[in-house]
Amino acid sequence: MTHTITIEGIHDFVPDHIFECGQCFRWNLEDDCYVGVANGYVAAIRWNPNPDCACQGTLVIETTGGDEAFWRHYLDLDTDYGKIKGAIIAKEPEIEKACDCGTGIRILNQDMFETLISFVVSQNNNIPRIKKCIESICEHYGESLGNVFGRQRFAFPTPEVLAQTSVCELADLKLGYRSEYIVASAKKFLEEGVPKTYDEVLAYHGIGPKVANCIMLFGLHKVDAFPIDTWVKHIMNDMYGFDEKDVKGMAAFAEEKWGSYAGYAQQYLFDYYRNAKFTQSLDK
DNA sequence: CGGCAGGCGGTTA
DNA sequence: TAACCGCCTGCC
Repeated sequence: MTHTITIEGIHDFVPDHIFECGQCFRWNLEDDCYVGVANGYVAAIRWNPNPDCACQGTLVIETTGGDEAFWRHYLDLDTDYGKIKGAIIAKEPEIEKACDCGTGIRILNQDMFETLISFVVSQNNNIPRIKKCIESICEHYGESLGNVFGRQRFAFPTPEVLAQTSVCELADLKLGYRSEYIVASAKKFLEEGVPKTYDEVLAYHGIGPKVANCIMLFGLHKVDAFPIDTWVKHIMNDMYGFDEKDVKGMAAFAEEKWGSYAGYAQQYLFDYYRNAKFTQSLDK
């Protein structure tokens, strides 16, 4: 049913940082490991950190499918994140504390269609509900992958299946006004194929600048994309003094400081601020 | 009850 | 082009 892939000598890897930094919605902590579905494979990811450094260690992937090459690519294991953090900090030293905080972040190589639909769902929404909505979509329209790790699992639906759904059906899944965006997006994707540029993604009904940048970064792995959401607005105000309405100024700043690495910088900043807020709420 | 949560489209000035 | 506004839903 499942096979195990062991990969030793990994650096700059912390499952919590990777799966809780807002880039994905189908990975959840189940007991001692993260379980999720990627490209129709169900996997449990175990992390055995080295005693001297929690972000270095051995990765044990128990999965229904995918070879080592697939998972190396999905988890972006062949990218040197130490080098990336060094480069980002060299350009803008203030970000170092964010890089230290989310030191194990990696930007996954996720399926484009799933990413596109997922971030349409994400608009004006919060993470727990986004996860519920996406799981509901998978349960209703995704291929059944059987009972794995003690639970029924489902793949993310294909463009073909989603394009045939109705707005009313999706509205029943509590997707609200996003329902019509989803049906229209699935149809457009099916007809036109994978969008390749920011402008092509932005042309989708229901996709604006923020969502388009998320899709570029997480769906097409365009690591120069710098999504600016409310959290990033807050932190750009806190750290660099930007007016929260000055989105253009923030984008220009990210481009100037981090250029082709702006997407990585965004992830460290975003994760840092959310963790900082979480800690604050615990203190109260 | 209003406000907000990883916004967007549409309308208005 | 900038500023509003309404919007499905759920949770404070």
